[in-house]
Amino acid sequence: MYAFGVATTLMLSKAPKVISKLAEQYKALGDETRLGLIMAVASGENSEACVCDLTPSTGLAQSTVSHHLKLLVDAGLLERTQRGKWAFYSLTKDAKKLIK
Amino acid sequence: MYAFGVATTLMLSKAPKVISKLAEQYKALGDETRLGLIMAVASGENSEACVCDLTPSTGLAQSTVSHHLKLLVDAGLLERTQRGKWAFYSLTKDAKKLIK
DNA sequence: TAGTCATATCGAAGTTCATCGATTTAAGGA
DNA sequence: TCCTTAAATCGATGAACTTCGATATGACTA
Repeated sequence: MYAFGVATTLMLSKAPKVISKLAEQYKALGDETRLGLIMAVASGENSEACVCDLTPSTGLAQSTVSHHLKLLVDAGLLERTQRGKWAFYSLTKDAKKLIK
Repeated sequence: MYAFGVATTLMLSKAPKVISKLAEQYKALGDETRLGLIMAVASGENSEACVCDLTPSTGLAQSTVSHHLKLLVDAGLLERTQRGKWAFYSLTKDAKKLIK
């Protein structure tokens, strides 16, 4: 049952570029702060959240949270939208696939 | 469709210990060398492989490969079995779940 | 029991990463 | 236009990570 899924994913993943991108995405998720951010975004209204909401729960500086969010966007796991003064972040398809 | 899966996973993942373990596993996968090793193991006979088979394809020193394999074992993604002189590594349930 | 082969461990070197405070940019409101 | 608020960028610092060569361990073999 797993065998098929694993084998398929792995075969599709052989291409160096794909491996490289996948590793980047796993690396982005491989940090408690960023995993927490992703989860917070996923559990927010409409599966999105703004930095002002996300920062307090982390206990980290605003600049640090902003840095992590950029990393997640660069990895293709979050999308950024500006609405008024606020920046809203939401999950991409890749993020939904990976977190499953 | 995704919503349910994501929400469920996220809710179950709230516990700090679970987040911490998950992040460790993603971090372990978030390195091209280790992701390559996991894939090599998964695509080997019986979904297992020994260090002697894994080392050449990486182009890295044997000690480095051994180090990465230990990291993957510590993260709960690989299992190690000694058979004669050789150490065989195979995927754990967690690894199959994550790589899907 | 020596010797050899496979793997693990150790210590060091260079690189990347997480974090911060200070500053800058951008959007709205008075 | 000036001020405020939200978020991003910058530069620095200390910690963590990857990698290596050298050495140690552990299992079979002559």
